Amino acid sequence: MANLKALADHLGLSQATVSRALNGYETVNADTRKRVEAAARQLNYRPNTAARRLATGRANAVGIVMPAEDGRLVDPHFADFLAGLTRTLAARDIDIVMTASPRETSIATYRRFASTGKVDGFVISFPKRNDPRIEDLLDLAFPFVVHGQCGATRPYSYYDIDNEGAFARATELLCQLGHQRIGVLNGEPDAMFTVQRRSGIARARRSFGLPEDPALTVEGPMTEEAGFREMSRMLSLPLPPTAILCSSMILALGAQRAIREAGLGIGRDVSVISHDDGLSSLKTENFSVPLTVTRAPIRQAGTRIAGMLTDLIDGRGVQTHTAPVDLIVRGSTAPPPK
Amino acid sequence: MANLKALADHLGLSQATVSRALNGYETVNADTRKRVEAAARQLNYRPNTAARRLATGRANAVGIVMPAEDGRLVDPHFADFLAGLTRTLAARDIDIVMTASPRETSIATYRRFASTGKVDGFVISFPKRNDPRIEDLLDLAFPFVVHGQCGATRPYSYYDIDNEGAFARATELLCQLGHQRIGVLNGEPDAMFTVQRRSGIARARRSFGLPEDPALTVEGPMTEEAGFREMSRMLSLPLPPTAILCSSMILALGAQRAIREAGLGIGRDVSVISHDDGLSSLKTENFSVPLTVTRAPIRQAGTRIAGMLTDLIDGRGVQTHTAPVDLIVRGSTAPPPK
DNA sequence: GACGTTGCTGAAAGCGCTTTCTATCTTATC
DNA sequence: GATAAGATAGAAAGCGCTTTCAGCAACGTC
Repeated sequence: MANLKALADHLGLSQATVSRALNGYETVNADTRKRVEAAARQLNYRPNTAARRLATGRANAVGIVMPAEDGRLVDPHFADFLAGLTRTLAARDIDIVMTASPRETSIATYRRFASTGKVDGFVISFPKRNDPRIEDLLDLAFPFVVHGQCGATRPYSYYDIDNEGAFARATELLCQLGHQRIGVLNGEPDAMFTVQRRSGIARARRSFGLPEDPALTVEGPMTEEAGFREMSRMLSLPLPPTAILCSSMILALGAQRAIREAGLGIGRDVSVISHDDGLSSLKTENFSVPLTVTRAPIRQAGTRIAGMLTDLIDGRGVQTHTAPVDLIVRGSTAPPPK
Repeated sequence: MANLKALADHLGLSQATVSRALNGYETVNADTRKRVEAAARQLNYRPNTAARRLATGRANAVGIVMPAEDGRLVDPHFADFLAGLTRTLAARDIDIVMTASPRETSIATYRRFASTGKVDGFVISFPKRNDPRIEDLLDLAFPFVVHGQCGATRPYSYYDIDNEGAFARATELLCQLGHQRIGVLNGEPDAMFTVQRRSGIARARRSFGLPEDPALTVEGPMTEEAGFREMSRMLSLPLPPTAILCSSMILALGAQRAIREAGLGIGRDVSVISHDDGLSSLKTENFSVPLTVTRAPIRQAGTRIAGMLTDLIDGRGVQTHTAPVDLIVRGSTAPPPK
């Protein structure tokens, strides 16, 4: 394994010149650079990462801390997000280093990663409302970008989608079609996107003079099982919903099963609108009845956040971005049955 | 940000002693150690990772290189696998560093990661038959564990599940129930698990004297869409299958839709067996008709591979493990209709 | 011919740890 | 009381790179 010294000796040059040649400094003679590059290739030289980090103080890596709660569900969307993130960062030669930590101790984990120089910044996933991680990282003045929002008192970088607007429009659509009893299958109550969607729905309801209906609103885990259970329950109510809003395709899958098993038809008896993160393996347009959705590809979030974070690390200031969400109307929405 | 020197000065000790105290060497006085530990906590000292790596030559990190093909689908199972892996490694204070690379250049990426000292070992995912990565890493004599197998000429560490046996047993079950025309929805033809399952099915077929049926066997992408398309095609054949074997739950989801849209009933008209990786968000027991499955939780693979890899890095030799696969019989399998 | 310039390269000082080797002080041993 | 052994701590040499500062030609300029 050739190191810089070996390469320099081989070339009869100093380590300084070789280092400069390889790192694209202007002050090195063109011929010398050529020679150095050729020799580096020939000796298969690769600069040691730890040494370089130690000398430059930069890790060229960003961190992700996954919640390690054992009972917790692993979001299948995460793979798609990660794909977008990793590809974009890889193109800039930045690694992503991942670890897991229980939520209670995650702040300590972030601090350790920051203060040991393992990473130059973080991507914060699954933010909760008033997430303590954000305030802490702001105190540390360490770069990070949040995937979602969390309502901090100071400015911070985030990429979010217009959850509020999307679910307001979805609700409006249902209202315009004449629905009065609209069920909601939302995410965990303290997840920020749940809060945003809740408020979008409420806004639309108000503008149509539709009261809240607690019995038809559920906030909890986003599994197929939960979707099925809660939808079944709602359908057995004396006044069942004629439409349902789902916060994820997985919930919609469960709702679909409940509707079907109740002997009802999607779009005919019950309208369904789901949020769609644009997963590649399972598409909402391919449901038995193609789903009307609010759509925002989650992979784009990964791509964009990668850019925002490298900008931030390079000192280019806080950015925020709220991506628009498309409302795509398909066969699962129709006026309520008479 | 306190460093070792500052801490040593503060204590009036040498860096050497402080370092030893903090790293659990026996040759340091018990009182001294206490003092050092207290001061370290007080000054919030954390050893710099890069410096430590440079000094010890160990990265305390393992690498994962994701295939970066843009058209490629991101496997939702990957999130579950990663969860198991990351948690186990985090408990041992080992980071996982991830990057993405196109398949053609992935070998170069592995080499770069290995020779720059970024990681101490690799987890190889999605192995193909005779995967060139394995031979290359063996040549480099760099530690790695494969998730799956790939048929190299030299011994290497892997964790696999008994794909061959599982699909043999699944096929046998169908044969015993009296099925003669068994369709197969398998994965990409060059993925190793596809090969293994193919051969398990063939073995069971032979033992029941059942000929191969190319028109009823499909190998390709594991998406809901593909499952639907191919199952629909098979059902429109003059002699449609009375049973279908699916290599993933996502394919089964598509097959289910096709069967339903053909006006047929799962378990009644068409038996379905799927492989089940035990994803937490969508469970095969919760299909409208609970699915008979070959089951092997993919998260366990992550957990176990983490252990195998750290063992390997610590010089504890090559291990191989083939996990058994349960065959869980539920309502989706029955004798063929008369 | 003295004097800035410009272009290129080398010496050497870190970056923050670990670890070997050495030094000192105690204590046990005869 | 001399000596060996044991316990503890420090000095210093690296680990492999980057980067500052200095140096040396060669060159044009007055």
